[in-house]
Amino acid sequence: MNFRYEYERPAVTVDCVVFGLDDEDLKILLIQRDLDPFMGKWALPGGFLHINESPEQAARRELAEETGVKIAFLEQLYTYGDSNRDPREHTITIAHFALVKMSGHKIQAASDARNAAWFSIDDTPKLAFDHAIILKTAHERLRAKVKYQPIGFELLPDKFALRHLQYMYESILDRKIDKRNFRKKMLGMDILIELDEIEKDVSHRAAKLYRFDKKK
Amino acid sequence: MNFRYEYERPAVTVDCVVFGLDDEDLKILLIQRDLDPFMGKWALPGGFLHINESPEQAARRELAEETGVKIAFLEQLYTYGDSNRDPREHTITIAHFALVKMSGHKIQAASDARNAAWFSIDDTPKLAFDHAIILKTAHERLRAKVKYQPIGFELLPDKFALRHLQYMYESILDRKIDKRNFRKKMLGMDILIELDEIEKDVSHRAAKLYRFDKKK
DNA sequence: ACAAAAGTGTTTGTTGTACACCCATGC
DNA sequence: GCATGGGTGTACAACAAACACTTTTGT
Repeated sequence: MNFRYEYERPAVTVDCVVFGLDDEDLKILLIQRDLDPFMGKWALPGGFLHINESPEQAARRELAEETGVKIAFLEQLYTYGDSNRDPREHTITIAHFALVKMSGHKIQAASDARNAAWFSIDDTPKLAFDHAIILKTAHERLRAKVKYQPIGFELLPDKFALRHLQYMYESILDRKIDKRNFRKKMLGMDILIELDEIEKDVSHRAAKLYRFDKKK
Repeated sequence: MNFRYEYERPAVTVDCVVFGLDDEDLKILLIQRDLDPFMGKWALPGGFLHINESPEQAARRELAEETGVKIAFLEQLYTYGDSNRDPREHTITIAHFALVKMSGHKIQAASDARNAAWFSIDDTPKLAFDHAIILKTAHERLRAKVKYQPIGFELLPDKFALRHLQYMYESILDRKIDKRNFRKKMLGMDILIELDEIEKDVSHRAAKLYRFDKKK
């Protein structure tokens, strides 16, 4: 390490893989680029890291600017830095992983994104840069993480029935789960608070509603 | 994202947390800085990312330059980028996690390190920058990873007795492990190949030697 | 009365943990 | 012959997985 460092530097960006749950469908938030390179192509929301800004700050700022979503959970995913991943010049990107509550939220394209939209996780358009690889890594991380950490709640509304919780797990893990075993396990974890409320406007027996206990 | 990006950029470095096993002691490789800032202080080996070099390439290059060790395992750990982590200017570092086989290897200080040495994991000097935090994260990662991936073998010599394997796990997890359960589990995993060889120069009954089956 | 989902236990297999003694070897 | 570690099996607890019927409610 030299005390002075005047050599050429790579550019530094942040990108975000944003997951949301639409009913029973796992979705991913993409923006359509309004600038070169890859103008018109769909890509992960993100942008350049400003000087004196932490990677997480940059990720939150870019999400606010480009999509306007409210982040429920955000963590760093992985840093990609191959010299040929950006056609302009050497650019490293610090990829992040975010969860949002989709229910009721409107998204809005802004900044240098032409458009922002939710896509089904297994029906995404071809993505700019190496974003398809980043998306794949994020999806694997979500599947792995949901098994040992209760982060899935960040995708659901504050009040939910056990059925919604199960659908969430099923769409993330992409397999059927046994109802009785699932309920037994969830209720035994002591992280759900039963509310004095039941579902409304359903054409069958209404289920009890629960909320997540944040003190765990 | 702008097509042209002429704003000020943060500096980008890589750092490595290098673990080795010395007999039954988990050790960490540090270098003593020969340049400001933190001249004379101990730090993780690392340095600036060169243009058109991937983070992993940079990590390998820096380790070769500063310490001369042969890497058995290397992966990215986490990227640290708070604006105040380097007193000179905003510097982000892509931290890596490495395992080496210590047996027989000589380390040599070179490049801009005054000195390189192994330290017991829980007896390290005060470190430069935010390297103490990085070290802690790496230690946690090692403990977590060793439970579900057979990476610990990268710390051992090619041929080893089951006792060495157990000592390795005990020093990483920092707790005693039951011998019978340990052997049962390890031998049942089908990743060990029993050799036609036994320990030499031990003052007790010699144990069978094994090697790790790389095809798993 | 029918459709739709809520809610509820038992059995079985697998995995992890606790625990103690005899054996082989070098000194 | 004694010290040192090598090598071995069983019993119990915890957890995961398979599996079907009755109840409630809305239409």
